[in-house]
Parts: sequence; structure tokens; C-alpha cells
Amino acid sequence: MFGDGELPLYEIKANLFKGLAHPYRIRVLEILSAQDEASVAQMIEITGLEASHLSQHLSVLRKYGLVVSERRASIVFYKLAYPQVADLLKVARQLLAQLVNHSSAQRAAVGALPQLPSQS
Amino acid sequence: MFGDGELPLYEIKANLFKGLAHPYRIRVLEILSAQDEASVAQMIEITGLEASHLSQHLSVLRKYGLVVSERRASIVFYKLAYPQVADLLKVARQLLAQLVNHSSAQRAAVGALPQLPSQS
DNA sequence: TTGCGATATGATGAATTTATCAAATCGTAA
DNA sequence: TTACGATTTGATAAATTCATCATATCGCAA
Repeated sequence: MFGDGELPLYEIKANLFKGLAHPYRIRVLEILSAQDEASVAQMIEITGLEASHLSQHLSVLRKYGLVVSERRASIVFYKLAYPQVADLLKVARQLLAQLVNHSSAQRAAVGALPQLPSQS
Repeated sequence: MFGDGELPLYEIKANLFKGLAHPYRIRVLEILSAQDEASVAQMIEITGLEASHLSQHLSVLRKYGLVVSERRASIVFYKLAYPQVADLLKVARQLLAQLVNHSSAQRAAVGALPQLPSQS
């Protein structure tokens, strides 16, 4: 999948995360986590992306080994290449919850601070 | 942490993965997963990076909320911002194992194919 | 073969990231 | 205050990614 397989493991791992480092690609992977497979048309409808835009993102996901595709007649179906991709998304959700929670707590704390004197 | 908190959640999630999308940054986070905290000097020694190079990467990790830093005198210590970061790395390792395993199996299968006639 | 729906690929400019070096800043001892 | 070790920040060029549009390709029915 990466030609002669000479790519360092850290590079391959970084590539996995690169695949995940775009909002639409996360959405695609989440759709594929929620159902066994999805056609490109389905994903276009769900994400609202234009066909060629989605296809470019799907190409990245294929390139980094996160999804696999299968053409049946004129319809192409995608699925997660490994179930661990869904696990990754799951943990990311938990991390995001922590982060957003913490961020909200920080903003509340700032809001409770005394007002600074104006500079004008 | 993201100013007025107006960034869409998918953007924030993508940012998390962006933080992870570089080999040296993965290494740093793995070091911080393996021990409670590490000083910059320690990480310089382990990674072999130059100080300013490492600092730029640490800045990205801080920016995306993956690590927190604390200065004690002239030494700065870093730790994971949340334990879920370590979980993420753990699942990524499992995914990588699958991927590498599959990749090896694919290469073995190709190796077993009959040799194509030469084109010269 | 032609035409068409579905999808992928190519191309390109803008935006962002990466790599690297120079300079600034921080904390502290003298 | 000066000097120094430790670390961060600024700057910049090269590389890569992102966004978008045009074009090509695939599979199949007629």
C-alpha cells in the first residue's frame, strides 16, 4: 500500500492522523462508523459536499489506508478499512468532550473575574 | 482556548488530529504518555531534535490543547492535557498494527505471483 | 457505439504546514 | 546589572494541503 514499505512507522502513523485532520474527512469516517458501508451518493447527501470535492477527500482516505472502496456497476461503496478507525473516532469524541468541558469552565472562570479598568 | 469558542466542533476535532499529524509530535506525546511529565531538555535528548525545532512543535501541541506546560525556574515541563490523548495513541498503535500486518500480507501475496515478462 | 449517471482525476491558486536559522525572552546566580 | 542556560518566538523559503473547477473515466442501457 505504500509501495516498497520503506516508510518509517512514525510517518505511517502521522499519515493516519493526516487522514483524520480535516472536518469533512472526519464526517465521512463517522458516517462509515455508523453504518457498514455507504455509497458516494449517500455521503454527498449527508455531507452536502460537491461530488468532486468529496472524491478528493475520499482519495486521501484511500491513500492513507483508512477506507476501502468497491464499485458495483456505477455505484461506488466505501467502508472503513479497519474497525480500529471507529475506535479512534470514539476516543477522539471523549477527548473532545473533555476539551470542550474544560474550555467552557475556563470561559466561566474568566467571566467571573473582576472587570479591568478601561484603557480609553 | 479558542478565543470566543465559536469554532465548529468538527474544526476543533480536526485540530486535535492536526496536532497528531507529524512524526515528531507523535513521539513527544508518546514520551508524555510514558511518564507523568518531561522537561524540554529531556525531550530534546530523546528525540534528537534541535531546541527551536522541538519548541515549534510543542507550540502546535499547546495551541491545539493536547499538552500543558509549566515553567519551574529555567526548566519548562510538559504533560498531556488530558489522559484521553494517551488513549488515542494507544488505539492508533492498534490500528497501525493492523495496517502494517495487512500491508505485509499484501506484499507476501504479490511476492507469490508469477513473474511478469520483462518489457525491455 | 452512443449517451448518461456516477465517480475519479487533473490542474491551479490560496492557505497552511514544515524545516530551519536568527533573535528574543525567561529565570536566576553572581 | 550582567551573564548565561533554557526555552520561546519571529521570519522565511519550501513543501504540502485545501478549495474549486474542468475534464476524464467507469459501467451499463439502449
